[in-house]
Amino acid sequence: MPVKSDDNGSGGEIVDRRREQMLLAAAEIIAERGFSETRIADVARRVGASPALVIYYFGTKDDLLTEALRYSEDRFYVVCAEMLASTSALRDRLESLVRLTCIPDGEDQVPGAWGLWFDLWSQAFRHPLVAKDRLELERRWRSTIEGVVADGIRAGEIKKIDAEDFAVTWAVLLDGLSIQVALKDPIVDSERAFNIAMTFAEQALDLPPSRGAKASTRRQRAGKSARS
Amino acid sequence: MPVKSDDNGSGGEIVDRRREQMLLAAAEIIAERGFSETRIADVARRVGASPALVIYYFGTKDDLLTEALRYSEDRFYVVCAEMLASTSALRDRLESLVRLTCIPDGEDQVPGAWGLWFDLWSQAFRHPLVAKDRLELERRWRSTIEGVVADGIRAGEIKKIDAEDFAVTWAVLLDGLSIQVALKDPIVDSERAFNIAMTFAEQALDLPPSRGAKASTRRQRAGKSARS
DNA sequence: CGATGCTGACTGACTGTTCAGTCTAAGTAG
DNA sequence: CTACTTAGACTGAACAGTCAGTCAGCATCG
Repeated sequence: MPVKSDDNGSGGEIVDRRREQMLLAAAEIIAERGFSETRIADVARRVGASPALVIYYFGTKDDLLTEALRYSEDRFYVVCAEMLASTSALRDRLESLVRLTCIPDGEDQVPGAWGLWFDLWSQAFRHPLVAKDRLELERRWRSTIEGVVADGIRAGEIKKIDAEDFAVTWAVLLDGLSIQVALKDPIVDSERAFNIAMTFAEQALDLPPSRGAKASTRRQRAGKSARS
Repeated sequence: MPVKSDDNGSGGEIVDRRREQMLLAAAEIIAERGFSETRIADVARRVGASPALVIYYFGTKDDLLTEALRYSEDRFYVVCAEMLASTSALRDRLESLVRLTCIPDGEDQVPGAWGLWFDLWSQAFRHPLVAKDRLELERRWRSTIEGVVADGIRAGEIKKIDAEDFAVTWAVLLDGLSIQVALKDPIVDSERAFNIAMTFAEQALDLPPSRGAKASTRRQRAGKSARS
């Protein structure tokens, strides 16, 4: 057996690399074909190893897939944190978050990551352990939004509002939007999703409209909202 | 072979009943165990028949499951239409729609129907044929919301607004809320989901607050969601 | 040498699907 | 009314493919 997940400094060098390769490959394949259509043989082939090795590392197909889900959650969160670190302007940050969830494939993430969410939800619905992970992810996600808003308030960009309430509602809205975009709904494409999300944020936070927009047109056709 | 789906008056009586039994059973099991964990043997057992008979009727496991998905979509829509027919007051109707999506198991529907949504999305993401069905369902769903709002405008209950835009956004919001409720998120339980949905509707439609609430206590315990 | 990383060949269980044929009810002829 | 036919609903048993997981052993390296 390989070193479980001990990060003993010198030990599992190759092991850790292999593990990550496999997790990434598994995540990709889950996203493409779906959780239950993912075969260990596929994962093995993609990392150029034998199926036996995958079992050697993870012991069980289920462990592999579950960890792969966790892995991509973490990935998502890391990318998210990086994006937020690159600017401190409230509007830019909000736009980053929307882009992260509603625009096709930032290259940083696991490609086709949407399929992953569907499977994550599906698994979480039926398996308490996955549910716990998902909950933790959601918690972090909301905290992130809440933090961004709180920063905005602290910086005086917007007036004080209930950040928790906004975070919860907005997170839910983004989930819904991402579904439509992922499923290539012709009515709600990524551009419209972006506009819906930002329009909601503008109204809920009383955020001045984007620099591009004229000052007086706030409630205009607030939805279809040409933000451009 | 059984009569395909001819409804020739005298012919496939038993056939139709059997088919529906099987579709319902399949839908239930999909909701419980998940799409790909559904075995034809399970479906057969639940209707008290042999696995061979299920194949005899549907030809293929995939056909059965796909049709089962369609079947439950239709069911949902029918229940929805019935609910709306029972009242014409805008607020009541909106509340009905929210209840339909965000409150655990109306007995009319396929029980545990949440799991079904996840699998529907998952399948739609990867199989164009399912995607087409899902799109049609979404279209009807939005039209329904739009119709309700349009009725409200026509009846003078609210002022004129962009009904299509509201329908799209609200539908997305409801999707997001239903996910949280389905996954038993402790933060967004069905009560809070209900409040979020109705609060959004009130603001977007400029709908007077519910009769139950005293005029000044709008922020009461509306699910932590005082919107101001 | 011993530990570690790794594999090919195998197996055992599962499950969708086929098929040959049974049972029942209705029709039809004698 | 009886005997024979037919067709549709249905099934048990077998088949065939797929795959997760096992195992005995090979190679490499310190």
